[in-house]
Amino acid sequence: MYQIGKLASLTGVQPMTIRYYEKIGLLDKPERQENGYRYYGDLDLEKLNFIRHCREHGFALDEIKILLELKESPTANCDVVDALLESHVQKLEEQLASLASLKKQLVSLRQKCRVHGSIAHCGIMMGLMNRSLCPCGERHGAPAPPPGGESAPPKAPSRVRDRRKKAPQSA
Amino acid sequence: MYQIGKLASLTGVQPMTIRYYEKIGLLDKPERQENGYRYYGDLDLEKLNFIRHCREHGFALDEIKILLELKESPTANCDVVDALLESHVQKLEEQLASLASLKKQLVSLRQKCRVHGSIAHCGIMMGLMNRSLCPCGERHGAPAPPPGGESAPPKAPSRVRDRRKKAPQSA
DNA sequence: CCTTGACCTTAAAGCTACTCGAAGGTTTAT
DNA sequence: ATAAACCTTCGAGTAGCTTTAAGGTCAAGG
Repeated sequence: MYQIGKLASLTGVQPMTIRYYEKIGLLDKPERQENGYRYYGDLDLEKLNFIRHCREHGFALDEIKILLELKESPTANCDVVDALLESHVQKLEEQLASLASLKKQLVSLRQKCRVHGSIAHCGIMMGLMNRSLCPCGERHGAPAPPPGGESAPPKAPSRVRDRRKKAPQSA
Repeated sequence: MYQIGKLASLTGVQPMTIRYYEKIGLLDKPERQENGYRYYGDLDLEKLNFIRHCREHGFALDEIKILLELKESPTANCDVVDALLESHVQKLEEQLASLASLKKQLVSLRQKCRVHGSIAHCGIMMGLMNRSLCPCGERHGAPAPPPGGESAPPKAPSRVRDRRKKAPQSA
């Protein structure tokens, strides 16, 4: 039987995140000690580990919810699981392709600034200003498209910053 | 001189997004017509295009803010720009590696379920339960992942609503 | 006994980069 | 006259946490 900090150190999931999972209904509400502290058992440990592994494999929380429900009904057919995985692999492939192309562009853009001088003459800035390297075809600044069909250019692969830094649990 | 909708169609950036950029101070507040409508000029067009190209190259909004400031002082040295790009390429490489490894794991996980039967015997579920395929080394129960560079699992794109756009990936 | 520090509690706000909705004003076309 | 297509504002929602604020509990040390 563990307190939240212990569970955290056993799974590598921060206490805050554990509470968050409880809040959104991914983890059951645990028993409480007299002082109000959460009190976990081995089943919780197992479940949290499952969740963690799923996250590590890139599943979204609502997908994990489904997986957890499936896990509770072991007689069900596992086609669903397989389908979930397949669609995941596909998404990953798309992401990989998109990132690879982005990287290619950036590297090529970087080549443009081999002489380090003023911004005014920096090839990189030039590249960012006009659409020479733009991945979206090349009809920028074209007159608005005919009324009916709206042309939506592909959006940028947005990058999210990764501002997590420490894992402060005690041993 | 354009209204917001015109600017939007010229740049491929939605009016809502333009207003958002204004709100966070990325774009200057434009003049207003008598009726209160925003009124843009060619400088705004150029700036918004710059922003758009930057986003397409994966820069975050606060980085773009920096780039825009640099753009205003053309005599500055462009080393900063180059450094920004370099760190970007590096991040991309990390993301690529992490995604590739993730994909490998998923594919391997999928192999485990060649016989489609009950969840109870599904190799995928097994794989998710114990850490056989876990990408994080195998010291679970050890004090959480290292602070520095770790691979945050990519979030699955929300499939709630789908408005043609590349799914933002995170790392 | 008192304090320090490590633990635990809660609710609420913040992060990114938008996106949507409500509730309304204006302009143009029929 | 009325509808369609623009425009306005503000606030809230998205994912998956993280941070903050404000405090309660508990064991050890002085």
